[in-house]
Amino acid sequence: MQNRTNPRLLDAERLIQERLGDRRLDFDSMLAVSNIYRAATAVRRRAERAVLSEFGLSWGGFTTLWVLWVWGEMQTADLADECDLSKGTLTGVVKTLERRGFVERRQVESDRRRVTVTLTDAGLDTIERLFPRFNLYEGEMVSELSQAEKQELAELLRRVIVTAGEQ
Amino acid sequence: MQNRTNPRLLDAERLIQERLGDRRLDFDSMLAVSNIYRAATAVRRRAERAVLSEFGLSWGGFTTLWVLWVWGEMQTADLADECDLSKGTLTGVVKTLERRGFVERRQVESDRRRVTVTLTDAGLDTIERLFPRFNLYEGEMVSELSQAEKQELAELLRRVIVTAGEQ
DNA sequence: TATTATCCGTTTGGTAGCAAACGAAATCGG
DNA sequence: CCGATTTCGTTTGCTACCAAACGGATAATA
Repeated sequence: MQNRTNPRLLDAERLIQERLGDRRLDFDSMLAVSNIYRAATAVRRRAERAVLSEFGLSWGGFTTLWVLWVWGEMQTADLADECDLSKGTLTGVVKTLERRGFVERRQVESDRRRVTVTLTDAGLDTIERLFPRFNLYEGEMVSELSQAEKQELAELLRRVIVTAGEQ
Repeated sequence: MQNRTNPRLLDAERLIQERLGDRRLDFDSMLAVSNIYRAATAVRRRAERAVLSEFGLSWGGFTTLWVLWVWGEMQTADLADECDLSKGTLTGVVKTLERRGFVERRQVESDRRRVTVTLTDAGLDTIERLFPRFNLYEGEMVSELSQAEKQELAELLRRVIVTAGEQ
């Protein structure tokens, strides 16, 4: 294990191992899982500060705009699914986006229980300007990884997502 | 959608590439970053449902107990730092843990601005029973990865954490 | 020593997030 | 048809989370 990349992080990990040393624990799994969570937090926090705050968007709000941009008008349930949010949470996020003028709700005529959400012109304009910036930021976040390593990382995480997603 | 159709994660990714096809975007970085976030959400959600709910703990509450277990009594600021939470958030988390009887606050005599937090007997008992269970769960989450792959995943993420953590 | 500045943890005000309860609308069975 | 069930999105009640403001305590400086 080379200390080259981040001496501090590894030292902390080593200290933890010392503290828990005698117990029969699965350290490889522990470090993999906890680093997933730490990386996600760091990445999200930095995105919100460095890019999204300028547009008045949270991570969830951005995700929602992005999904609507890619997929077009969607029903609430599908949107929640695609954004990986509960439907209750999505109601709140859409409400915020609506207040900011980024999206609109529309009742479906054939089934009045259903509601679709769609980008407004302002929302479209925002995501079209924002996403290239966001994508640059994504590149920065993984700039220490080679292209092959990025793909390897994505693939390893894909397997975790599948496992964790199973009931 | 990918909750129910896990095997199609790659299909969804491919569809997105088609939709965004013409733009000059960095897809490798995009997939790496978005999978970090998706994996973290999945892992956290499953932990809370499968393990933590039984002990009346959120992810943040668990992390805090765990840190106190490993490091012993700590001052609030250090605890927040180690748990990767803002100090304001930590105040709330500790308040909840206090209400549940897992931790205690103590004022530092030599500097009355400061407060330390420590596990109660009940808190110690809880984390001692909980952590082995949690570690088993961690193993399940990455059970599709070989030991070398777990280490590789942890190392790749470590580099992302460092990059994202820099100001 | 008396101000001023800095450093603590907490509070505040806002968004986000979930599960579960809810009411309205559609569908199913008879 | 009509009552019961299912299926929608929303609401409710709770915890979590952040940034910024706050007020008390300590440190620095004059």
